[in-house]
Amino acid sequence: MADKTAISPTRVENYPEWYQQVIAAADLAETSGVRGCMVIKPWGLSVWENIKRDLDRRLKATGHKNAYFPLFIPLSYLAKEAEHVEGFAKECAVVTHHRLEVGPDGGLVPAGKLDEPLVVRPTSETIIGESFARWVESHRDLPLLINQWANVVRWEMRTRMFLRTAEFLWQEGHTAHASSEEAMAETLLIHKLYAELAENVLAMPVVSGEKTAAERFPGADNTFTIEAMMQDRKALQAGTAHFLGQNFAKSNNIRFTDKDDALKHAWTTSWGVSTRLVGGVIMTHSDDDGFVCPPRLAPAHVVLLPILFKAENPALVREYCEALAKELRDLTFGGFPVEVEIDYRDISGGEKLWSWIKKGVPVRVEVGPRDIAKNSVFVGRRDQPHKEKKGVDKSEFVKTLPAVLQSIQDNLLARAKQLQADNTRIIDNEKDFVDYFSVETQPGKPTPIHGGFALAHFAGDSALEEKLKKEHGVSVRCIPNPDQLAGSHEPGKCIFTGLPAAQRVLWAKAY
RNA sequence: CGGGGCGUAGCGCAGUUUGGUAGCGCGCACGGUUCGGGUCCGUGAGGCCGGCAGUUCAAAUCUGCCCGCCCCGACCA
Repeated sequence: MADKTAISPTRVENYPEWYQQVIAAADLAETSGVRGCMVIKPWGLSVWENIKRDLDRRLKATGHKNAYFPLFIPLSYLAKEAEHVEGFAKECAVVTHHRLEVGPDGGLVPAGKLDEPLVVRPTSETIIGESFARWVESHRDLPLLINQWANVVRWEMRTRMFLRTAEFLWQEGHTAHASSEEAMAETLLIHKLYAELAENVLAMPVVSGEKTAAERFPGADNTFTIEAMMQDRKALQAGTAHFLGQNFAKSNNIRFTDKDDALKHAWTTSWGVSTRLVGGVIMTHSDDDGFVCPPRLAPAHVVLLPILFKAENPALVREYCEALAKELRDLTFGGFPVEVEIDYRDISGGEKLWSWIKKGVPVRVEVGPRDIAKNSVFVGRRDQPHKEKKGVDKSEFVKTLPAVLQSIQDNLLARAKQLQADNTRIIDNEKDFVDYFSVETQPGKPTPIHGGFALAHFAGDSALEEKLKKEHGVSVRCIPNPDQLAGSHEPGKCIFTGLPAAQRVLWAKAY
């Protein structure tokens, strides 16, 4: 009983199934009756809202403005950018009718066929481009820095909760600039901002770099990505920023009169992160007792668990909890107020305690008559074993809470960084490469385990990348930035072709 | 779109081969018991068995058609 875990199977036993169970046990989300779509429950949505809150503040601080564009995109808009359409055509949901009528067999059938079908946005470059074309006339209108928080639909063949759903929530930034340099600077600014968000807020270490041509966004000249490692050693693409060159400006006719009176096409960018990040957070930090939520994203930082049963005076325990909650709510953490829950539910103490462990609340505080007598509280941290709890003087607890939350945040990041470091290898020949990525089972490690990150020289083309992906399920996640993964930047020879390569690239199996 | 699986109580499933009054576990409600730890006992509520049609005295069970979801692949934030 002592080492029974709250989640079954464990990561070691069956990682994918463990992931599903954590989501259910923490009450984050559930599958819906709608193909590929999930219901995000309050606890799960709150994690997304906290990501959103933080990112929105960062975007506004860097001069971006929020706007909202239509869910429906006329088919003709989408068709304007050839590569773009080709990339998304297969996963578009299309609205062809605008009315339902009772059919001959009594069921409802679509009627009122639309002259032009509407595509449910898989991304909004084209419809935002249409607005941009009208908004931009002069170099004085630039840069145009717009962001939208929205839902999008991609009719994926295979879906997974949070990581890939047919409908998902995201933010998509779209900007237009007067020069290539400015647009590239914007792309890199956002790329850096995403990396900071991942590390400082999600406590999820990432490798920043550029995508190869094969992995680029359809229609982009360059794509920059942040890649995180999950506990089964697979990579998760956690955010991308695209330098679109003049491709979309040309197809959407976004032109401006420059200082020299010449009519020029603008340079545009687009970038986004989605509810996939919530899946990344779950897979990065959670353990065999359930979700572990980084304090910066926690729907509640602290849960107070009143011990009411034995109390001679339950009202006293309540008053003590309410007063403590009030003190805590006056504190701030990560720039936002501390969130406190008090659980008065009339259920057994053990069940109550475990429900919050599974939900991943960073700090649990038990308050019973004994603690009140000593003017103290009994505190457990989610980043420590659940039995490792200790009594703390109440005022000391209040005073140090923000520091405790930060220390949990730091621990989670350090732990995840360690996992990434332990599972990143330099590889110098094809045989080692293939061996490294063969799926295996190792005692004490998640099942299945997918190798990890590999750094190897590469000078092949997109066709070779495609072949490696087919044969081994491995792809180039990115060409790491100069400041990433020290030791991967010296030139060498491609392990597949023998051709000279400027630096090593990052390989992994990906979600 | 190709291959496989599954639709029976809120959830997870048995029952279908051999047609004959719809079951189990968990959860839920109520009562008691327990409780600084996911307690135990009792009572109870809840289902025209995915849909339509057929065979039959009789269909969850047999036949046909349809619908939906899940898993594996190609595709992907």
